[in-house]
Amino acid sequence: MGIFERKERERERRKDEIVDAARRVFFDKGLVASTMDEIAEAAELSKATLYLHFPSKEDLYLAVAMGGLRSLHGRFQEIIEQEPSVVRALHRMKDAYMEFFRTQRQYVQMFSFLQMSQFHKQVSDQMRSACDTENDKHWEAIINLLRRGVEQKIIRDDIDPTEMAIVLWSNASSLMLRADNEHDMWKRRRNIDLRKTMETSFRMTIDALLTPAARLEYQAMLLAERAIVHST
Amino acid sequence: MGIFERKERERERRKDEIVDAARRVFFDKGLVASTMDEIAEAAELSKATLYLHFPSKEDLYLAVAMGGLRSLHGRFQEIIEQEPSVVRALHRMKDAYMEFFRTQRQYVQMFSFLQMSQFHKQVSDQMRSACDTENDKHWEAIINLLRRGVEQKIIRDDIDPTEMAIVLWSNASSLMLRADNEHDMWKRRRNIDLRKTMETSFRMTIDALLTPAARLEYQAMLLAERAIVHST
Amino acid sequence: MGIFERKERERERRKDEIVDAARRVFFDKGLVASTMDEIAEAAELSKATLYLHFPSKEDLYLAVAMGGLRSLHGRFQEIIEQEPSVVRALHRMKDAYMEFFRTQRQYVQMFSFLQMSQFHKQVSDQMRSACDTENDKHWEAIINLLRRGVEQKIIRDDIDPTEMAIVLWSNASSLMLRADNEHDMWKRRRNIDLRKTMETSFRMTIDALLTPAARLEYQAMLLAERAIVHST
Amino acid sequence: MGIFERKERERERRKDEIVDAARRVFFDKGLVASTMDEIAEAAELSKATLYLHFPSKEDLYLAVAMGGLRSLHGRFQEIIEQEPSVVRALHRMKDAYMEFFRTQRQYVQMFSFLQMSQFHKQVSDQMRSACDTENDKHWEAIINLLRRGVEQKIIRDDIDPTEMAIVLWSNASSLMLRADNEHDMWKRRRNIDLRKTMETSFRMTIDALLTPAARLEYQAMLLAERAIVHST
DNA sequence: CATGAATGAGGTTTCATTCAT
DNA sequence: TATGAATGAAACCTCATTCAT
Repeated sequence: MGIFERKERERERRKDEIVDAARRVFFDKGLVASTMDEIAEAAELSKATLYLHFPSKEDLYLAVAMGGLRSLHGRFQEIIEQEPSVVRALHRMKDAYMEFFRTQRQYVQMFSFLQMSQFHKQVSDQMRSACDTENDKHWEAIINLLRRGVEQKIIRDDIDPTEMAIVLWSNASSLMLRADNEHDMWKRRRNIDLRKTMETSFRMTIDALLTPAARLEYQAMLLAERAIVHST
Repeated sequence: MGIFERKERERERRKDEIVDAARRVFFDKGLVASTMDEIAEAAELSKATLYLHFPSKEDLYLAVAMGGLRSLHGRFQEIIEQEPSVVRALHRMKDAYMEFFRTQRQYVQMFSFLQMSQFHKQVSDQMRSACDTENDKHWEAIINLLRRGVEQKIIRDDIDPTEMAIVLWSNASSLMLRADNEHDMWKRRRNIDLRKTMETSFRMTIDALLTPAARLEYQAMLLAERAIVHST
Repeated sequence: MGIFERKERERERRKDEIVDAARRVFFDKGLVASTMDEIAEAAELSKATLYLHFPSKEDLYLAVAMGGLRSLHGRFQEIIEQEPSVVRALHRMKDAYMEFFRTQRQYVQMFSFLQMSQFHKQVSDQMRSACDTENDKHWEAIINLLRRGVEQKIIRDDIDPTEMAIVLWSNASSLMLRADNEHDMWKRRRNIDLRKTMETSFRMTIDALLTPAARLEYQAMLLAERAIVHST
Repeated sequence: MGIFERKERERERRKDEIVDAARRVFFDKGLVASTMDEIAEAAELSKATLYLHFPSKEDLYLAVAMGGLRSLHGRFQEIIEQEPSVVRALHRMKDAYMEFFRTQRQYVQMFSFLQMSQFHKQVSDQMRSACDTENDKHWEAIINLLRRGVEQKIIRDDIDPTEMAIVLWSNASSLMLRADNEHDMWKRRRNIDLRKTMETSFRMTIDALLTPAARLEYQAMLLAERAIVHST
């Protein structure tokens, strides 16, 4: 009775090993410059075996990216479930996102690939729908959080929460991507630290979503936080 | 003395023809799926001839993209120069951007490619610096506009205008890109019209940059505009 | 003592099942286009299991072919043993061969593969020697028949019976193969029925082997046969 | 005006170079064991270039084989055109064929591949029809020779010349192929020299095609020839 | 300058065969 | 013995880029 399950588990483990190896290579060289031969070598498997588990390089890339997505979304999920205050939840999500950027920055490039319809065309239906499902879950969670905020009079009620979620997430991601690509350039040319700009952007967006009352609470929270940091 | 100039002019015309052909192909299929063979055929030239004028496919792609950039930036420049009111200028820039999206939407994909460092590595130094110059001009113009706003107490003075410019432009572009890629999906699944969300996002960002006083002026302006539209 | 025999019998049965499945696939698609996957599926076994019984695809192909060889040779053996007249025996062997062509035509292609030294190199020693033994038996039978004919002054004595056997068999087989491959082409282009040409060729070769006296007898026999056919 | 012609000639020369290299490799290892990489190396070209000129390994194989065919057919054509005596022409064709076997024996294997319908399916339509045309010319020449013989009462008139041609050629080829594959085996096991058997077979077939009168002439010719050989 | 041909690289695919369980 | 997975090899295919004329 367990034999099928064991086989299944082993198959999954093998897929995970491949994804791990692929991540190392993709992180290092990006989608285009990475070759299936390199990935096979990194995974200590033959190229044919890669194709046994993933129908194309693009599918494998998406599988790696989804690993990152799941990890990030999981973190968000935790925060949303644990944090009763909507304002604090948004704030902690920002921190989580920035932490993610600090530690696993390379995923950010990948995420921006996922959005391109050009890329999506080259991916198997199965993978695409797995990706869609994952994204749906993510959007649902954020939208629900914002709805909760609206109910609690913390989030303004004149904008559709779904639209808010899109704006919130898009603004955050776009700064993230820019920070990944242009950090050095801005530092060099105009002495701008894009990490700090990311913070600024986050706060501006959150600020824009809050009701005037909640905005005050948020400012207070930020001041308190800064005080703690300073006293350390 | 005229011979060199004529040669030069002819050379430029030839380059333009190639860029035109490349635009048609890239618009249709994107960077990866387009081949130099197709572009050569569209330009009614041999593939090798393309390489006489552009050192790589990526350079050619960038040349096409810069055509779009210049056209968009030119429009912005006009508005900034002509419009004395900073608020109105921002508003009209939003309209210009949305108009650009309506009429030359395919450039949006291209612009997002330009940002990727992966892409930049494959481009000639010459092209890259031409692109940087163009971008610099653009950033300078926006930053100056915001500085003017700060001086006129229209734009808040607690955020560095450069950072503001980055946030403004990033937020706008990210919604633009999402609208290009996911418009149908959001319409289908959650009945969201991303064009409208683009407007929302723009307004939220501008709102967040304004001083409280200017914000009221902006709201009034929007109401007035809506009134005009309704009375038509 | 019976356990080993039973195991042995079961093993043989399994091999036969595989050969049966392989025959269906090889008949349908030929050696090159048939895959071990297809054969495994036809046999309702895993591909690896095929290799437990046959060391290579070529060996399996040869095993199938030898089934056909044995069946054809068996028929020849019967005729040689039963038919006292050498002329009649040759004639009936021709009929048997043509009957074989009518009913199991696909073997003809296979037989022609066996001859190629290219093919033989890829076959296990064991299989090759089994094949050689089978062939030897076949040649021996035909040579003996011809020797009997020489003794009876029916077959000319100025040519070595072994050489005669080779010529006889080669001529027959070559027409057979051509009929298999080019039947439609000859019918279409020059309105030639290769089946009839096969008969012609057979008769010419037999004619050439007979002594003048036997040749007359052979003609008479053919006329008689035709008369029987006509009166039916 | 000559530019197109020159390009065309160069293209043909390049194709010929590839065919030459392919011949060396195919002669050495046969169709299956030869790889496109080996051929590319032998031709001192890249594999991609091979595919620029020939759509598949099989097409290239056929191109090589057709080189042999053309050379052999050309020799036959010469003989048919130069030799007024049909009997002598057949005899000299036999000699030419045996000479071809002695000097370019490896083609014989290739020719036998061409006949297989299995093989033909893998070849481009263009190549197949080129091959058909070549073969047609060959058959036409032989059939015409036999018709001339019938008119001159040298070839029996009770068999359709087309059928005769098929039988003649099939018999010759089948012995040729056997001599190529099994020469050593027959020598070893039964002390048969298949070269001699080839001669025997040829003579038997020609004998069978001649009218009784011509057969006497043929025997005389053979005796005379042998006398000349002996006196040397 | 323009071009046809060549090429190196690598993705994709297919398979016979082998391995680990 | 039986099998699912792995694998090495090679055909196939596409392309950006370069070369020779």
